[in-house]
Amino acid sequence: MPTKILICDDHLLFLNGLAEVLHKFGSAYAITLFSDSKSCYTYFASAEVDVFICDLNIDERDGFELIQQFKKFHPKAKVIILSAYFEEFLVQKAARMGVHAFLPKETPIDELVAVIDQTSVTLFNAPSIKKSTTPFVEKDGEQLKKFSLSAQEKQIIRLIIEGKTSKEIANALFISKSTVDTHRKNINKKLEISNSSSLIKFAHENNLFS
Amino acid sequence: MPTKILICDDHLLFLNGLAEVLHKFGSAYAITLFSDSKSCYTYFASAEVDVFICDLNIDERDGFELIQQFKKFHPKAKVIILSAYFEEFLVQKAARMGVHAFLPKETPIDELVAVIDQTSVTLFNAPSIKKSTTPFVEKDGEQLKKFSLSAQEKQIIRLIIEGKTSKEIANALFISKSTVDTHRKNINKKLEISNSSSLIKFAHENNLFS
DNA sequence: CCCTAAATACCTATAAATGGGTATGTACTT
DNA sequence: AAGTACATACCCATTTATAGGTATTTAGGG
Repeated sequence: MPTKILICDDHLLFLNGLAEVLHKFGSAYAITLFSDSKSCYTYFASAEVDVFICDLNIDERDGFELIQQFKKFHPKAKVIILSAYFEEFLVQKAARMGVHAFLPKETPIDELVAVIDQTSVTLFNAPSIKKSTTPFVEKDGEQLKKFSLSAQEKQIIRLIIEGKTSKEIANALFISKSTVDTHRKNINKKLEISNSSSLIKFAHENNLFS
Repeated sequence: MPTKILICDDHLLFLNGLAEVLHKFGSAYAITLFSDSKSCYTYFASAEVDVFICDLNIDERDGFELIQQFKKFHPKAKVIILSAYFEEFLVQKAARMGVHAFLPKETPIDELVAVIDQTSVTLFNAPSIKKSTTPFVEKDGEQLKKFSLSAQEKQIIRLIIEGKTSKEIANALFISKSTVDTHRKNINKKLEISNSSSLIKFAHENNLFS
């Protein structure tokens, strides 16, 4: 029977192109495509999937959430992240989630096909994968805890990035400026930084928002 | 004779996928692919090209430069930018350069094929293109002049983006903190902003550094 | 030689951000 | 019931940034 592949990516050209390529290269694939996370979610809640290929930025939502949902329905399926960004933190997060491979979008096709076809787990050791500078085995929890930002904290970071002052953020969120100050204080502590420029730098480097 | 299409994008999967899709959808295309700007440059300096499809971020270099070089050899060819980013300033710059279309990577295939096949110029009016809020026709020069930052000012912006404080910048550049303050003041005046977050936002949107 | 752009540097004052506390209520978990 | 995470909000003090001036020097163009 054919390998059932589910692909989700909001770049339509990429999505269709990838499907075409896989049809040509792969032996026997049954490929299903989605360009938005909602319909993708509906699908994998009901259908069988062997391999789930997924971007990390689907219609401005977090790809990790989608993967988490996916794994509830298909715990044994192979999950491959195809991301344009290759940040250390993202890779580590993927590893923690039990994702099978984290491939950059520059990956050659035959390599992707190899990862799909392999039955053994190929965790992040594909030939052309970029090597990370920091050791991969993290002091679990520590790394995670440090960067675990709450929803409200993320919201405030978003508004800071947009150029808003604390006063403006307070008005926008209907909370006191004191509260915004507290959140900013906590954010800076968590990320070990001391000014908003560094915060924005961090957000970009770790791809907090697209 | 077939339409000679040259595509340059450093995302291999996207590149190959796009080629496959075009082969399927398009009537008669002769497609050449490059994943790095250097070999791409060598190619279009010697071969015929009807349509040049190009990303804006090829191996960390500026896609506009590549396009500028391309147009020297093929002034009559059609240039289509396929970018993941859709910033107003990028679109305006593309328009100034005489690019025929600026399409987001979410563009449906048939739409892209239509843009390729059309003989008339289809400048930025593809059906699903995002509308910009600011009027497209700029007061030429004014826009440019307003943003004309001196070398030192740009240098200081770079350091701000890196998260450095004025004191740190002063030490790094061997000038007084007062001078840094003056530069920051002038920068904010020129860009009509009032905090460094907005400055960073501006730098990113206008691709000051990349 | 005059004019301008650019870099340098200061004064003054206000606004904003940062960092140290403490505190309360709510919601969720164990 | 106790513990934890989170959002809320204030106190305090210090640092940093912003914005208005003015001023000098250097380099280059007309």
